[in-house]
Amino acid sequence: MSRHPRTRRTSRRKDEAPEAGRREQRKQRTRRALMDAALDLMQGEQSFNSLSLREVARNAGVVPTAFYRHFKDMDELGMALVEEALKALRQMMREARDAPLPAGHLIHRSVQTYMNYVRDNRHYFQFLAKERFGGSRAMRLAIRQGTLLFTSELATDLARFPLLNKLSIDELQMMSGMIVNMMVGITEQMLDLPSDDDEEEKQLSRLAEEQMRLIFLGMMQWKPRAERAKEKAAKE
Amino acid sequence: MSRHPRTRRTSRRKDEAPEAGRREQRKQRTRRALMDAALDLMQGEQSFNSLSLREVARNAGVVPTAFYRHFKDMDELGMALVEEALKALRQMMREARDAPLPAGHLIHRSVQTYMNYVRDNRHYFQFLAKERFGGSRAMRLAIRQGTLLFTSELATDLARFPLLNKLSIDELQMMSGMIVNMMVGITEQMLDLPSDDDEEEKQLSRLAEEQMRLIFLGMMQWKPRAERAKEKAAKE
DNA sequence: ACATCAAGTCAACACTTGTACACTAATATT
DNA sequence: AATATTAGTGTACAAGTGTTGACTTGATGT
Repeated sequence: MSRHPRTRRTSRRKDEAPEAGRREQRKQRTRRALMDAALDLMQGEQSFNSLSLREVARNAGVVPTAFYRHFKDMDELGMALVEEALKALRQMMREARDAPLPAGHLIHRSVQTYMNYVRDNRHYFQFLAKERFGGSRAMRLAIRQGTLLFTSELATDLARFPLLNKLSIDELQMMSGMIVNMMVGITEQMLDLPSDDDEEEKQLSRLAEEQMRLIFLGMMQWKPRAERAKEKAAKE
Repeated sequence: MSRHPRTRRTSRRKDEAPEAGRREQRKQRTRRALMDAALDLMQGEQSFNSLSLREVARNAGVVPTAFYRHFKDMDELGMALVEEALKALRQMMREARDAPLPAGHLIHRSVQTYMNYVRDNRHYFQFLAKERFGGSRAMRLAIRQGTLLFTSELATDLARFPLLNKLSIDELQMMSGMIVNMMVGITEQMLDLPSDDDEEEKQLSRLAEEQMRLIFLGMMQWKPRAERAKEKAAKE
């Protein structure tokens, strides 16, 4: 094995990932093109499994058979999209968590940043909304798992609130489940709005805030089953 | 115009609708077959707009061109299915309303009857869940409008509760919106269960009841914006 | 410099698709 | 009894589908 002193393009000292190599670069580019094409086509009336391989390839400016160099299936493309969309979501959450929490108007701010994020990533959310129930079983499961993880993280965040520290883990989990569910509903309504209707959108965020507030009110009044049973017994 | 004394099959005195005429009868039967075929095919992985006209016809035991005697389009079939599914939903609500409300365990009972209904009409709910976001714009709008109507009716029902009679119409509307949204979430989870998993299902209904209870708690603590503003002012 | 590799092209295949048109036969109408 | 209507059949066609295999051609490894 003769090591050539000349630095080779592809030689990566340890884990120097970003250096891509022209070939790999190109490959990633058309891979992106394929995924974007699929997302684009889904902005209209189509659902993922009504897309055809050829249609996607055509829309990506590539011949149908080239598709196979990247995915063995449309299903595989689908799963890749799910993962990417979920990854984006996770990242949003991470950023939101790292940002210094402003004290006042907490609900307002949270809702606002979330909705901004949705607006900026319309493709992904449109895709997720459609495939949450339309897609293959594998897709649905992946999406459900993703939102479940999201929910758990939200629960641990909520646990830090002094007002809620009396609640058990299960209860917190249940409640963040409600919040997530409610936000999913809001998101879906938002996606059906024309993408520039500011007035409607504001109204929607007001709705989200009120519903969030109502959930919090409920949480603070919450009494676990055991306690309620005791009260009932005392009454008699 | 010679009136034959012989009672003709098709003569209907005034509005005797149920007497159908053999031809019309047969027609309605294959119409049903087509709609059922579509619903059946959607029990699996397929979404509505991934169904082909031929596939539906084949599954209904009829030649493709016969389809056109009933619907001009797959879209038309789709809309017929939406309307039917929504009609079924409305009927459930009507029955629930007419039944004498049992005093105790109200939440428990309501959730139970709803979930039974979902189990018995799995086809429809599966269809609605998938098309709520996957379908054409027309479908989505129809479904949304249906659930909106549902929500309004629920709101007027809630208005009759003595505990909630302080709330304005808007507030009631908002809250029944939450309830409906939450139940949609529960329904979707239920549909992803294997259709005979009693244990999981019980757990799900428990979840639904708790979430419902939490919403009610929130509702009872609710103070409209105006009032909150006043309190805040008083504080200073 | 040269041999290897692999992303993308091209042509061809066996099928499925939506729809048009002419038809059959049972039912309704007169 | 004669006629008109119409749900469903059969055939046909152009267009689109997924997948195959052999190919070009530029980047890569030596």
